[in-house]
Amino acid sequence: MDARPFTSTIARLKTAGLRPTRQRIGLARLLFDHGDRHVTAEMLHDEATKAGLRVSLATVYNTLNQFTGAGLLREVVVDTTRSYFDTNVSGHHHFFVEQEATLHDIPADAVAIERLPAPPAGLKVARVDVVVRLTKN
Amino acid sequence: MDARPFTSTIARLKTAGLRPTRQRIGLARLLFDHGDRHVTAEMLHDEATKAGLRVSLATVYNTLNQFTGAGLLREVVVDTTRSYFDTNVSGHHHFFVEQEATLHDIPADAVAIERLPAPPAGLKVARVDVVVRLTKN
DNA sequence: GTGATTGCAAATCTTTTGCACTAAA
DNA sequence: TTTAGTGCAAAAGATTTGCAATCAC
Repeated sequence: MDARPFTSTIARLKTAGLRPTRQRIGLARLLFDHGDRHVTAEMLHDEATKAGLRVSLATVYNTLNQFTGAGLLREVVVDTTRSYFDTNVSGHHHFFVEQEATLHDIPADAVAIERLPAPPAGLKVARVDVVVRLTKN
Repeated sequence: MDARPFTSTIARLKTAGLRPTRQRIGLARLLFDHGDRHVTAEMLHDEATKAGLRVSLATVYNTLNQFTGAGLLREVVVDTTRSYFDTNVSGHHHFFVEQEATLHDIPADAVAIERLPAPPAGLKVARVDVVVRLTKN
């Protein structure tokens, strides 16, 4: 684990057109060096603080939005009260555990969507999101 | 259209355990007497005001939540910035047009979801939501 | 009457923004 | 240097809540 060398994070940011600042590098490492993750701004900010990275919550918000704009993250809409960001940007779906407010990936090939109706004229499908809401029983 | 008689709205509220006040009756008629609808609190409040129903925005929020709790409405999560409520409470899916922030129903039988993975132990599927995000092209 | 409901204003929560300061190139 | 990025505090939106007044039963 933590196989991605420091310089690779910098390269990734540069490629995305983002200046590799201390804060962005630190956040990128937290996000991308530990497998697929789902974070909220608050969660990432707490984690950064605990890891000794000094970064303001505003910068965390800005950074998450910039990373999303650059295609490094994907926003997952499952909860009206909070935004989740997913480090897995390839097509896939989610389990959402309501009581815990936690997200878990469902691989794209684990779900097949058949007979999706064609979109109305003038509109094209940008993305199909499947959210399987789970509750404890 | 507008086939549902006034008393039926009252009966529906009573059945749901909600006292049929002027505000709830008025909002229920706006919601349920005109086919399947998708509304936000702000939209419903504007509509009520235009229809001459005097009701505060806070009461619209409270009423939407109460109706949802009573199973008269379903909340649709498609947008982090706003809550949408759907008068169609049977299983079905949605098109979401990003530029317009509008929702359109997809009948349940128009989509088939195959090979959905089993939920982790101790959890059960409460609901499967499919959101087809559309963009103008 | 009595308890539920409403309206208002204030509070809360998440997210964004303006601007002076700091850091990357 | 020059320009982009950061932090802070304030602002902005959506939604909820406390409480006195009002309404349904």
